[in-house]
Amino acid sequence: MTQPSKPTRNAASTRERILSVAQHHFKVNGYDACGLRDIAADAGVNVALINRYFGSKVELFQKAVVDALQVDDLLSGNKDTFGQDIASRMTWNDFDDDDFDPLLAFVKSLGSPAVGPLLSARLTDHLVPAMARWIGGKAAKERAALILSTLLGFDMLRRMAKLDSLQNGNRKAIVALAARTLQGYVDGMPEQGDRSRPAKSRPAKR
Amino acid sequence: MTQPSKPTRNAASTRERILSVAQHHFKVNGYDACGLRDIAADAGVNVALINRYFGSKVELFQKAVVDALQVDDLLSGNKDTFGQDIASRMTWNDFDDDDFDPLLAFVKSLGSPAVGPLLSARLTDHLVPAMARWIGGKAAKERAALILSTLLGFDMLRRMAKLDSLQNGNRKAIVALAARTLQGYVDGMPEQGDRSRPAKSRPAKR
DNA sequence: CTTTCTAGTATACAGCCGTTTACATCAGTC
DNA sequence: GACTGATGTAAACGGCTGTATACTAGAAAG
Repeated sequence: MTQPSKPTRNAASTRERILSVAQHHFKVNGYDACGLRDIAADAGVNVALINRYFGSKVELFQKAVVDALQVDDLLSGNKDTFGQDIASRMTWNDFDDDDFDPLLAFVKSLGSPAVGPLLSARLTDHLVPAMARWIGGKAAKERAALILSTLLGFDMLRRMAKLDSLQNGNRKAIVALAARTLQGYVDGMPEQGDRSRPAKSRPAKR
Repeated sequence: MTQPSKPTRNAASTRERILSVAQHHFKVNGYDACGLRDIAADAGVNVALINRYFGSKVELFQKAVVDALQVDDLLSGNKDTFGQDIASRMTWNDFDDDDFDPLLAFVKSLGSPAVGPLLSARLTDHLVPAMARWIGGKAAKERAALILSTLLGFDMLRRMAKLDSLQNGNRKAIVALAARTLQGYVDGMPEQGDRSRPAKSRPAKR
């Protein structure tokens, strides 16, 4: 939380410290419910300094959260194992540490009228296009959006709502089901013939 | 928004009016970002009356949103067509009307430390169990949670973030993909023996 | 008409919010 | 060693927040 190192009068490192503390606060409380004074106190700094370095609370949020949102690390793997890979990763349960998670800050702050539009724009302009470009194929943007909605919806229930079934529940089952969903979005459209009852005769596959 | 009818000194109807206005405000702005004075003004009523009738802002939220959250209307159809039915319904684009949508209020307010726990509890105690009971089978709670996460994640990106790809995009494709996902969760686990882990059967490996 | 209960209002309280202005203090340079 | 610009602080501003108290007005009952 509060970095121990506070070098004497180093603007750059102070800026970094503020940014890091802000990321933590935004992730925990969301934009609306966290105050600049709390951030400043945790960063061991006066409130006025935040506005001096970042201009306003919204701009601080922009630098701390919005600009940090990216999907590159999701797209570094193999397309054929995407579902399994991501499903495994999103069920890791080491998430109560202090690591900054922009995705969680995203979900926590999207409801705020002040910064919701910024987050929407980031989604529209960067995240969805980047993922769509990576998966390619027909209706790529729609499929990319569905992938992101899956990840965000899962995080929302698992980490924000702390839903038991998604935390201490049957992890193996969750991974298998989510993997099938995600891989389905990557692979593309369901074929026409198998659409109504996928599980009875055979699983809906390509 | 503001009901035109304002009968003289009718406590019950005033209470109703406050509740309805509050639902609208919570849906639009989320819990943190809407003030009691705005609600009171829209309801044509003094602020103090809200606290008189509901006790506090949190209790107002409880009555207006939390208690209204239920999944019964999702569970009235046929289990074999659940995916298609719900996927069609969640892509209706008549959502900018004034109808109260507790799901949207849920997503907008889950981030708030003040009422987030209430919403989590509602999820854990009512929504997930109700849906789990309905779908039945192995890992029912996990599958129910995944269904809800799908719906909420979709709403979050489509209606809150107003993501283009999920609004004006290829609706047919979205419905088909989402239907497959949802039906997959209802029908149950991917089977172990075959291509349930989609990527393994493909030539590409790590 | 008067009493009585309730619906509704007016107003103040204490506290927090983001932001701004004015001032202090340190690091480095001539 | 004094100057100077950058770094940080103190304090206040105006406005908003949820909430509590004291009051008014209407309607029904005696």
